[in-house]
Amino acid sequence: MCPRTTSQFEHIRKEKRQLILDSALNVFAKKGYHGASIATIAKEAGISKGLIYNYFSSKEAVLKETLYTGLEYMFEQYRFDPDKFTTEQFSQLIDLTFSLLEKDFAYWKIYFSVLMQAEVMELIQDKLMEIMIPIIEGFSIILAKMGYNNPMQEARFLGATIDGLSINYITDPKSFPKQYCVNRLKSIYNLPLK
Amino acid sequence: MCPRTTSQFEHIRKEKRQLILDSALNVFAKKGYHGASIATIAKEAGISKGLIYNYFSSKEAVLKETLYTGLEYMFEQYRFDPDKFTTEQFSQLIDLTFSLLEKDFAYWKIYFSVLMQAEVMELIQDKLMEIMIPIIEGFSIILAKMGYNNPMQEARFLGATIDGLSINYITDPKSFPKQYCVNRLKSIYNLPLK
Amino acid sequence: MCPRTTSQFEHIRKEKRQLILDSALNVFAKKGYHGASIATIAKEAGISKGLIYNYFSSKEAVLKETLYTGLEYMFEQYRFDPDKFTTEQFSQLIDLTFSLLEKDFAYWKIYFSVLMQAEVMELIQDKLMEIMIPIIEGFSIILAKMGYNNPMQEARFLGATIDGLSINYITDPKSFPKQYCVNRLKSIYNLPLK
Amino acid sequence: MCPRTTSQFEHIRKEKRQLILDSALNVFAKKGYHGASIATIAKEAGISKGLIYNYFSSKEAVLKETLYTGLEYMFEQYRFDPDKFTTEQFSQLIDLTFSLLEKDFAYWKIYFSVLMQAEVMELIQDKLMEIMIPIIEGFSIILAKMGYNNPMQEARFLGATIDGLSINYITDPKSFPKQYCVNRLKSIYNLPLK
DNA sequence: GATGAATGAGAGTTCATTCAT
DNA sequence: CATGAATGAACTCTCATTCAT
Repeated sequence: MCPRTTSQFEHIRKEKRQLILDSALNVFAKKGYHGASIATIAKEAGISKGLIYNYFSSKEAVLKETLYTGLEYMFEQYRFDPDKFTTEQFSQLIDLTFSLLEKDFAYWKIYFSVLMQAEVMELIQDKLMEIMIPIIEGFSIILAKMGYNNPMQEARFLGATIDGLSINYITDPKSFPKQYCVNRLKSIYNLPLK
Repeated sequence: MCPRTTSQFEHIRKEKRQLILDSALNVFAKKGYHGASIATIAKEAGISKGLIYNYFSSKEAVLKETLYTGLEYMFEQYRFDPDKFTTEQFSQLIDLTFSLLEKDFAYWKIYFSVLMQAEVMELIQDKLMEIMIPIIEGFSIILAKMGYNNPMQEARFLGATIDGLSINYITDPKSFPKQYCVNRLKSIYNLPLK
Repeated sequence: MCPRTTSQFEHIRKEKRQLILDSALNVFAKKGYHGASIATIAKEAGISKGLIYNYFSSKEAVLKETLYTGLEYMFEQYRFDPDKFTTEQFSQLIDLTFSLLEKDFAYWKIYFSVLMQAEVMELIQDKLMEIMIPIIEGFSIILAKMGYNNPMQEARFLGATIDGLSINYITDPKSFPKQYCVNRLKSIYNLPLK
Repeated sequence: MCPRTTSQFEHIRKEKRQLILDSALNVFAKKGYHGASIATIAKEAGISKGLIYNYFSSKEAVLKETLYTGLEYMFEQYRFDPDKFTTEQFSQLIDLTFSLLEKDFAYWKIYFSVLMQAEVMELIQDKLMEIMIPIIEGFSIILAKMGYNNPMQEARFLGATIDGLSINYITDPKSFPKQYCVNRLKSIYNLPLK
């Protein structure tokens, strides 16, 4: 019963590919990149080690793809039009950030873990820039409208602050005062609370 | 011939021990804990793998010692008396943070890298808490005096923000607008600029 | 092509596992536990070092399994009912001992080698006791019936004597007067010669 | 104060050499040959690792010498004249064996441990034969006088039995019924009990 | 497409041995 | 004679990757 019709192939490939990425994300988040073994990822996915190499060229490629997928998803979520700006929208973007953190906890855990390792960082540097720059620029447009004299620098300050809050939340989700910090951040920018 | 005197041996041990710690710091910063191998650290130090085990009991011990040394140094620097508080002092603490980041760049790189890896984090959790808690509490006393209603939560917000700025600076020291961010942070707390 | 069937894999695993145990036994017998390296065992088996860890969790596990297999086999052979005792049976047990020594020479070599190394001994202590105690006790029942006043002590004397003869045979199988010693031992207990 | 007069050298060398051998014996007995490290032996002797190589060419040489020394001592003790034979003497030889076991417990522990390892055995094979053969032959002369038809084979039986009792005593000195076994052995040869 | 047995490079670690002092 | 820092080979073990089926 091994052979299949060609028509089924593509569907199977796509599903299995995603299954591997999902499993990889879970294992990476739990054990970190070096701690996660291909064997463990395969077991998590319920498939054989060999099959992973049918879909990805290496463990590194699995990580890269995992991170890419997440980045693209984030990019989708953050799509906003800075020209039709309202402070309401700004406020929602901050809320969005923290709801994404909560929703895709595993992803952000491995994302931040990997962020700090120079050699792994290089793997995704380009993609990351491609995605972050428009977001930062979008914020800078908004901040310009809000009257900041150095909107690009202010955007980086804002980004860095969000990073800091995110990392602290990810590292210690139970005791980190998320709601307080969200409101505090909004108050700094005179944004309406939800 | 006669054997070396005890003091000669002590001198050698002290110097070599520091050489190993310095080399380890560099390699850890470049590759992360798991990515750094004892072989690489040895090569960086220009010694044999085996010699490292003459000075440290394991790779883990090398990391611990590396981080401990830095944490203790930081602790020394941050020693402040929250009861004799002035906004001037608060301002200086923020400056101190960024000047330490600049001065011990490699150290902070591995520090933040390690901070994100749960399983590595466990190794230094206790020491870290021992050092961080008094600092956070010190800040919370200051923030209470400044009139914040939730000083402990505000202290965590402040800490997280400093983390975020630090990580962004460490990741991209060339283009990160450090001075702008320092001033911005001070302005949030109505501190005097330098 | 299609993957191997489960039964094919099972067959491979069973055969290779035995191959490793056999090779390990030979190398252990020649070099002792500490002197035998996984590399040597792998070379003896004509496989890679790594593969051994596909079948056994550690070198210790290989030794344990090697010895366990032998002990269980011995236990099977020595199964006797001391209540239905005849001197004929006693005589046969002595013969059995020496025919086992001859048949599984390599096994007994490592067995006695390991017996003497306290720290290795601990690995199999429990299993060994589980098997030896009933045998010693069986003998003591027989010896009681034969009229010995201290049957348990006599059983230990008998056991020790058998050990001594066995070790001398194993150490120097060519010139040790096995047949003479078997008969001599039987004569001590007034057993019928074969 | 480093240089010494030449006259002192020889005395120091002899004493230190013996100190190393004694320490080595203790460590070997406790940990076995492979488990004992030069570092541990040096520490036990209160000297430096390097110094051991001033007296012995290798770890193997230390073991060899340790065993040699013991064998020679044993040889001294067992010196007897088979031509002036009495059963009283025979009986005393058996007693001697067990009192030596007790007196030099550490030595016999490493001796028997090493006895079973083919490759280590080769180191002392020659010396051992040189010493054992006269003893075995001495016994065979005695046994011939006692009327045994195959005195040489009987001597080997006796030797093997003594080995077995010895090993059992060494392995488990607390619960082994030494006295019973000594008497039992004597009874087999119709020797006077002490 | 799918399996897992098999490989081999490299990891951390130990330790007999050397050698400058 | 004596030291212990230093080496390097060998150890056990792991794991990304390959490949016959």
